[in-house]
Amino acid sequence: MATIKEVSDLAGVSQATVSRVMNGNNKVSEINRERVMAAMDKLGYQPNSFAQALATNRSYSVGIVVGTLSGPFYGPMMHSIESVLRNEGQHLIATSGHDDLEQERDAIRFLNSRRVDAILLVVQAMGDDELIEMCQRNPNIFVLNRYVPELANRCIYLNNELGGYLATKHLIDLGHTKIASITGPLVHLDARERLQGYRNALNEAGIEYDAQLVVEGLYQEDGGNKAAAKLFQRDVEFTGVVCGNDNIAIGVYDILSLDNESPAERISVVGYDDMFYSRYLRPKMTTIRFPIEEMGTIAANMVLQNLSNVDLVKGVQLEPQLIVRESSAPPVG
Amino acid sequence: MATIKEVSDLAGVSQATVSRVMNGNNKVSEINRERVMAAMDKLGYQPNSFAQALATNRSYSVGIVVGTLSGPFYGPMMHSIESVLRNEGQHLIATSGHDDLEQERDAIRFLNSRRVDAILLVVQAMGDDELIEMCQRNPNIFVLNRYVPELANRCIYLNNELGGYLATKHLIDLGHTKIASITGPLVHLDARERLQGYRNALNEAGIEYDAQLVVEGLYQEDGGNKAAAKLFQRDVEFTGVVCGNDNIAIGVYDILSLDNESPAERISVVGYDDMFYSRYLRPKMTTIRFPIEEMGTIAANMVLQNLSNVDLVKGVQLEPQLIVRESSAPPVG
DNA sequence: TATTCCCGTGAAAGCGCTTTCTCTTAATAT
DNA sequence: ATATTAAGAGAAAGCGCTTTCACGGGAATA
Repeated sequence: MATIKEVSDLAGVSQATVSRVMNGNNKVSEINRERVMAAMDKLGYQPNSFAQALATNRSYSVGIVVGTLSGPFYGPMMHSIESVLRNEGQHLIATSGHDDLEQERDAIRFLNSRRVDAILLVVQAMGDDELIEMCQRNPNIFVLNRYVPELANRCIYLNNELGGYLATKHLIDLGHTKIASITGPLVHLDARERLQGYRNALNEAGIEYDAQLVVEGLYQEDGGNKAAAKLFQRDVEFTGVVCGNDNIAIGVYDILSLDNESPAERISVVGYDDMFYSRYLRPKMTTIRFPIEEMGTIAANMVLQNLSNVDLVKGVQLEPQLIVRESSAPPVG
Repeated sequence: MATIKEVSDLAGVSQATVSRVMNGNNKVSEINRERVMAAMDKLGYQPNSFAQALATNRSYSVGIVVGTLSGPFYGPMMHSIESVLRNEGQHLIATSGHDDLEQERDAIRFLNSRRVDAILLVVQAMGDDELIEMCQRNPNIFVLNRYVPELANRCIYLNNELGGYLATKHLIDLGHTKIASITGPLVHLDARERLQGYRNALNEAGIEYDAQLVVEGLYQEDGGNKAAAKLFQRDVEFTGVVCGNDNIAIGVYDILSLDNESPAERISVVGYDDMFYSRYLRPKMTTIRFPIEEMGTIAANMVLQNLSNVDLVKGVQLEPQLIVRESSAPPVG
């Protein structure tokens, strides 16, 4: 790979001049600028970004730690982040923490040694305290999809309680009174918040909360299946289920299909997140829309803003939205 | 951020010694090693990887250009690649080309300026010639999910023809004789190959190829819907459809559902790729499994092998596999 | 014509590492 | 005891850029 020296030699100017044309510095004569451009072109010159970063102490890249690089949740998020960063000449370095504390730390360490200009954290395993300490040391860390009071202005998160409320309220409005809830793991704040929303809606409607109707499940894969099975094995009646996420709702779909039943017939189900595949399901799933792309966009813009020294960034709370499709209906009888 | 100098000062040794303990060089006395470690710890030292890269001319990172960071196809692939690289102390820098030639070039340029140790290309827009030229200049480029004869030993690809054959053969074995095919865009080699597989199976069974039964669609989103609609509007009979990918198959699901029909009742449908959500569909989709994760793993290992100078890497062709689920059944009547 | 100013330019230092080369000291062989 | 070797450590150069500073020469001002 050609270096700046080769370019400057070929163009018959100093390295400083080459550097100036690269960086759009206007204190270069037209004639020299052209010579340099020609030389660059001829050599297929690509500046070495390591050298640049070392000299400027800026890497023009931001790092992100997500749970996994695959999956319907993080993908769209990274996608929207990358889009806006790219537009501003920044780049995204993606690493995954696999929801494991050690791996999350490891990823952060890596990004630090990469001297990224900012870090976006979408982590589960790491505790609040560690997060707080980190953010205090480094003003360019942002926390996505999680709310830590002490870090209020570095958090971009969803109003999960509202979502839980909307889902439950929807069923209540349809006429349901016996409504079950399959939550995500309650160690996660968002799961607790969603559950709280469920309780709020119940409360508002004067329906008593019944612990028998609540079961805790996992967000992933067949975690939904198992939890749904557990609910159905309990000897309680219900005509609607609000789920901690779409996967869990799919678990309910599955259980129902075992009896050749379909959601919305005897039992209505409401998901949460509106993953892109929810609309491929039959019946199409009623769910709570999580504006993931928007979260990504906002995060990226926040990073950008923060970098340009406008140190006025503030945390953002996003609003979920009820999407009514076909898996919910008035109760029969 | 602390520098090596601060560490060496604090430890009372030279920078060279600090560097040595960092890199596991054994020519350091135990006592000094401990001093250095302690100093590093105390300062929370993280080596600046730019400086390291500049000095060693190695970045310990590999770049990948995919179509999009989101979506069910690239996600799992990147995931598996990252996993194996991570294990070897390498890291993944992910960029997306959005299936647009300029953006693909741009991404590659970026990765080059980042001096990644290797580049993984999963590109659609770029032509073979450009690819070939690139690979000739840079021995550390690999091409995924695409076969270019001139680049045979740098390609990791699927035997698409076999997949098309298997899908079609499956329907034939079930007793179908009137089998339609909705292909992906035929500008793509893989779509052509899959179609060829379809023809081979037909041919083998002595069924005549009928152009009326073949329609070209798009891989994305509702591309499947439109193509399916077109097929159904033609005045031809068929009892089975093999699709260019799962999305297209979903399009068929949709069309059928408009008439309150379900796949496998009157018309069997076979997908291609086995995206993770295919099993969330009802009826569960019969499809061709594309070993995406495996492709990622192999690619990553190939990169690693190539970097350790074992210049014996060879291209790999992966085999697809028929997954029979519920969307295919013997023809009625 | 003499003085000031500004613009374009190059020399050189510095960014934070690695690595070669040299030197010192201790261990081993004679 | 001396001669040889090996091990551990530091000085310094170099990686490819950016940026400060100083300089020279024409344009502008007096």
